Amino acid sequence: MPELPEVESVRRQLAPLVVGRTVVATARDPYPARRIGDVDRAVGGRIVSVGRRGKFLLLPLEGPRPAHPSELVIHLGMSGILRVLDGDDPLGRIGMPGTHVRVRLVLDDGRVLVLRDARRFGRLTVIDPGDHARAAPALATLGPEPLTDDFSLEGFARGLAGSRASVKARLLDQRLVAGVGNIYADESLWRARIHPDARRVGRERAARLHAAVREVLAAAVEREGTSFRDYQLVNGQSGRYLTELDVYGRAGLPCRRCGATLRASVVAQRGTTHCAACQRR
DNA sequence: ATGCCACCCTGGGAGC
DNA sequence: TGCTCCCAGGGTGGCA
Repeated sequence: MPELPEVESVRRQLAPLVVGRTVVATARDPYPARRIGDVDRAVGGRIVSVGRRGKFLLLPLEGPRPAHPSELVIHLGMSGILRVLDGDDPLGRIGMPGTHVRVRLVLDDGRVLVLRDARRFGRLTVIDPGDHARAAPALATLGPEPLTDDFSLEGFARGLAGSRASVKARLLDQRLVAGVGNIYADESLWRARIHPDARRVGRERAARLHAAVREVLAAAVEREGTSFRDYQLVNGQSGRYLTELDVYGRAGLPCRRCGATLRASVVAQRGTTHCAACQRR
């Protein structure tokens, strides 16, 4: 499940492979327009850079026509994988089954940027630069980047105090902070010793959680993300944060801090693992 | 406006 | 072995 660390790791590998390249052709599966749209508009566009906001990849394009820039927006959903393959292997047989390939962008160096997405939760579209609401409503209302100075304790604490939803729901809501998904929400709450279903988070706990989110995400970026199921890097390798996880996927195992048995539950409609002994409401 | 929940989609694991 | 059932989850839209 690609969250900020996974998407950032993909971004870092993708950039040197595609920046400066021009899209010369596209191919796509039949797909609901709300998930994959306007792919052909990328043809003739030159990729200027590979950026990221939250879990979204943003690739500004110069062109396709002079003075008509555009922007390629990609969300990996649950199972999205990006690869850059040699042109003589357009179906992606090398290191990746040809099945579930949804979109191909043929580049001017003969290689092909491929989006594979078994569960079809991903998105890929081309828009006017900055017209983010058109790509995805969530992209237009995204909160601050947690690993930058934009993510202030003041704003975070105020946002938590002004809501009666569970703290986990607030972490997953991309408007308070961008890029946190189910894995890193659970990890951050464990580190901050806060119960996922806590509904009143005061200043002191907000400060702990603010720091925990940053520490967990930074450590996961360092390990190039968590490969729990589908996620893999552009080079086909796995992220190495899996063995660092303290709670996600460890229900029934002992808490690494206090030894109590970690509990599975459902919070904010998501599978949740926490330590009932050291995470307080 | 806010919070909650069904829905989308399919591979894979559990259970029989 | 082979079948069916159910779960995983980010974002969206509809509801109270």
